[in-house]
Amino acid sequence: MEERKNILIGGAWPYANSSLHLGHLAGLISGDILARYFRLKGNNVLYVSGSDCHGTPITERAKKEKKNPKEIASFYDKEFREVFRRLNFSYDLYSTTESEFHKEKVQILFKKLYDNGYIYEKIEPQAFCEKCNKFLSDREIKLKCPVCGEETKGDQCDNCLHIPTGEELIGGTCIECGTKTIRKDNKILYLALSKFQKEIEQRTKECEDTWRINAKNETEKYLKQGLLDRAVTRDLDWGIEIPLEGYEDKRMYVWIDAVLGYLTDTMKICEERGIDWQDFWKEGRNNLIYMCHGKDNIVFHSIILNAILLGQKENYHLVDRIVSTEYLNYKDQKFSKSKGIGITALEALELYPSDSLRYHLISNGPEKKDTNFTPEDFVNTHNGEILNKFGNLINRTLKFKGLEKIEMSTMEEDIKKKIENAYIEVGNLIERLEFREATNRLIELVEFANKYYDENEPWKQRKENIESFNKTIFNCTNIIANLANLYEPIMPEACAKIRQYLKLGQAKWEPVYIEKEIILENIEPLFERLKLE
RNA sequence: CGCGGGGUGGAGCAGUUGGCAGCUCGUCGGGCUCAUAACCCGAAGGUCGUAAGUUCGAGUCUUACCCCCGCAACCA
Repeated sequence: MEERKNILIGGAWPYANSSLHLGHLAGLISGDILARYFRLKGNNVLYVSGSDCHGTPITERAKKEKKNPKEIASFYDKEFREVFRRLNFSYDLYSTTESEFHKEKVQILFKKLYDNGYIYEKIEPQAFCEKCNKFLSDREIKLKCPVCGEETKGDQCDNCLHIPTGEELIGGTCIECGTKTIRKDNKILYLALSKFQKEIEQRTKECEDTWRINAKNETEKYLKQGLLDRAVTRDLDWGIEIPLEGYEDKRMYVWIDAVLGYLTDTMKICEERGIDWQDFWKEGRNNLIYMCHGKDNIVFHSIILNAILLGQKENYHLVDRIVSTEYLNYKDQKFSKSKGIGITALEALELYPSDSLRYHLISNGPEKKDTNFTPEDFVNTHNGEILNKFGNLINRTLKFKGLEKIEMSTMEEDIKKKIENAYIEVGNLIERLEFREATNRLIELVEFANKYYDENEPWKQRKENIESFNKTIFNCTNIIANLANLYEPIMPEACAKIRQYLKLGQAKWEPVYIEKEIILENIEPLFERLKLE
């Protein structure tokens, strides 16, 4: 048995200003697969996430709906929890960035960065609206694009994609009240990312085989340009307060706060469990850190999080594995609420079983390139692979006409070998983050079992030679028992039911064999056939 | 020359270090009756976007070109 490792798995923190859709889930499901797998292997796993509640988009939405930001955030936080509960995500802790614990710890970490000289103050002229009495962020400024002349918002020109410079922004008008902005000096804190260039370069190199290829490429792109210091204060009243004098009217940049949630969650759960959080986050603790998210989140984890950890100067362990997915599209288009493209996670859970959704999001997951979700494909996966192959193997064995118990018999040696190999091969695939291939490998074992069944023709054996019948059923039952382990990370509900039918104990990532006869009772089909609307 | 991802049998995809072109679904034919008309066997179907090059050998490497899709937003 290998040594137990301390494995921290961070699922991206969903942003609490709109509903989760299947695209989000495609990026997050990997985390749950890994968490469940590593627990089955007997490691110390912490799987953490939470709702990201701060930032401008939430305040904008609140204003539009005449609510306060906290109401918006907590509404979606509740919804997210419902989605994750129904999808059986096995978080050890799912919290929010609004928790006092989180805010307090983030302030300490932020202060440390400041004390270590990685956060510095800069006075810069910025657009200010006298009527609203506030500094405006880029997206709150309206201006005529200096390149193409179109009227546009200040973060990027809608027409020509030009990103206005700081100078160009001054003189635009306030998007809120239309007042012409004036130039006024503002005090801004910057995170000195440039000081981490070397260390991040080195880390990226070390991880070239363990970060997904898109994470490596995207990070290298930024490194090649040279890391730029980044403003970490915002002129808002919603967010985490800056733990420094003279910044009472400002709040922390949302990404600094959100990305530290992994760490504050760990501290929290370890405090509750009476264990040392540093086992998961410091060097030399036999630990691994996984981060799971979509491709647009890459640099926040590969660069900003690592930089903040380095900047603590406290022997932090950096991110080991970046499990960054491409995008899941809906019938070739991006999921979009306003255009009515795609379905939300909750809608999907109304239509489809949780296990099947998990399975399909994995087997059709955007691991290396964008993939599509279509109801047709989904139903095809559910009825074909999951029901016809896997479900039917269980039914034809455990619901064999007139069969009341599984008798003890002997295992075929080559079937034992196949089972043992499956643990090794599927395990390797999961550890290499090749989840799609892992599902293929598993279906092969199911197909093998169906073939074995057909070749032995137990319906004939039962009449002609009861011992060979018992052997066939015994072997198939053992394959099923092992499938209940092997599929556990992907389809936990179905696997729990199988283990209950076969009176097996806890799932483990190692071969299990039936040790005494099993009385078959209350066997129900695991999956129901779906019809396309 | 903005950046990135792609073009492989009807559909969706896999092809890791160059070595007989694979998988799932669909189609056609057959078998079976334990099983949710599920399962199993067999067949048809591809000049791997185009052209040139390297090589004993290229889907895979090089070069040029053609085509498709993302890269502002409420959306990972």
